[in-house]
Amino acid sequence: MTNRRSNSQPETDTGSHGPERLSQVAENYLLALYVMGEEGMRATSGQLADFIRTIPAGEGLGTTLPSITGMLRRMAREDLVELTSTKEIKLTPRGVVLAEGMARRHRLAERMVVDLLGLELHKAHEEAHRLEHAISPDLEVKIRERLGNPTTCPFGRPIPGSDYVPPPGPRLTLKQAETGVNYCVDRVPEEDTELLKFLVELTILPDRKITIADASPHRGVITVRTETGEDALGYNVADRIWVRPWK
Amino acid sequence: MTNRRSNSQPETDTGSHGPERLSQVAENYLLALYVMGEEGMRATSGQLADFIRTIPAGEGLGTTLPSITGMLRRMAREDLVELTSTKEIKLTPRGVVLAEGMARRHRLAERMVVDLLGLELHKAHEEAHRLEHAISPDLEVKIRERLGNPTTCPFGRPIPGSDYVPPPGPRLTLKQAETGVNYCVDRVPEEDTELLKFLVELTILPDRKITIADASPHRGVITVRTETGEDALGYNVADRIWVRPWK
DNA sequence: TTATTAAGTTAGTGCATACTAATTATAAGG
DNA sequence: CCTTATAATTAGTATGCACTAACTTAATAA
Repeated sequence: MTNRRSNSQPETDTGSHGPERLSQVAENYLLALYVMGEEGMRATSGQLADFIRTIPAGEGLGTTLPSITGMLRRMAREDLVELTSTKEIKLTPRGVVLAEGMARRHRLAERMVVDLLGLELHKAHEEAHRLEHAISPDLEVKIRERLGNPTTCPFGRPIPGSDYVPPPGPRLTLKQAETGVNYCVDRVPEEDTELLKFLVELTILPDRKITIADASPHRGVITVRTETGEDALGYNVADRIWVRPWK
Repeated sequence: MTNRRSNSQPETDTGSHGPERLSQVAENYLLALYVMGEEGMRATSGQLADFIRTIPAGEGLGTTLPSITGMLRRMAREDLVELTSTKEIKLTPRGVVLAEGMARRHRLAERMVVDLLGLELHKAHEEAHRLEHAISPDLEVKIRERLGNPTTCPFGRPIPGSDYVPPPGPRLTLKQAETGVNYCVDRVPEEDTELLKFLVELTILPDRKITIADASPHRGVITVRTETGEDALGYNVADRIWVRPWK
């Protein structure tokens, strides 16, 4: 009776795969797989383990390979995922639908806690990871309305089902961006709390202007300028910040 | 992997009973026991079973006596409850603290979904029963601030830790109220969805004015008048609506 | 006071989810 | 092609929480 928040649910239903509610653990897996898909990552058990480890609300549990294997087996049984012959994990059509729902609620929750409740941005992701499991369809509608049908989460990711249209022009990471050109921040990573405090400080946030003042590949450092100031970023961090042409 | 949302959490901690997070099931029990205490009900396993059956978010699970017994045993082990010799279930000091937290989050959540998100009142209780488990201390503070430090939930119950002061004067149920006298609604039941739709219709809601137009004990019917109109209530219902003197 | 009934507990089971340890399969390098 | 390192699965175990069936205890009625 401690930190752990897992879930047991003796199978009682008929076997029809209706739009029933899943366990929180399964919901977490779905969202993880969905986001990994968005990022173009190959989803293997190991990758999934790494990814789930970044979910703070999960309290770091369920991250050993055997746990993953077992969970995926159950999810495959429930027609949520498919284990391809090449060890790759794919969402089934049913899995995609449910995963989209999770991403939708997660990102709406992020918007809600930030825009409506004034929570600090760096806490939004973790908070939303708890809330996403607790939002009913009815409430989801209310939240969406209250927020004015947002199309992205505060970190720049699209909200599935919204009328989000990908901005025109190429999308690249800060690492690939050219020096001296004005860019518009498209997305920032959402799970790294400390990094986020820094990004907020420098207003490296979706829809803000950013320019590379100087890039030193040999040193692995990029200096960026924003409305708020100028500071240095490592290449690994720069590679996780997406930008698009300004205007 | 259906409706069931129970919880398994292999005990891993040191045994110190810190302010850690409990399982959702334990949290539900704590809240149930707390509310039963508020209502002055004797909390036995059976009573608790009945009460838990009224929690919609629980999806009707965990309501058999053996489930209750088992859960209480685990909670006793965690120093949350104490099983007195007279079959009565009492919260331990630690249990009271955690239960107050649950009630606080539950009622803040009710206020939030109604006042901030515009959810229909009759859906608030169920919605809050999911959200209460997903609200962190940080978020709780934000919600409270955003709501302007409310002292009661939308059904009239006090929010623990707020600066609620019981209104002066006697508190009685509508059943005990006198005909022709103006009363102020103090509390209404929160879990009966259909009843709530009716109460909203007639504005039998906390802080609204209500008068007994006619009472017919023999027929078991009370006719009440509000700002919105006049209608009849059964004695069983009238007994669950608390009022206090008007002004 | 004893027989009956209601209330609560124990026994026994099942499933979800977690872990560690041991095994297998896969990929990389010689 | 075969060895080795890494990745993934299987085996085996533990805990939470749910249930039914059987038993015990307490309250009530005869």
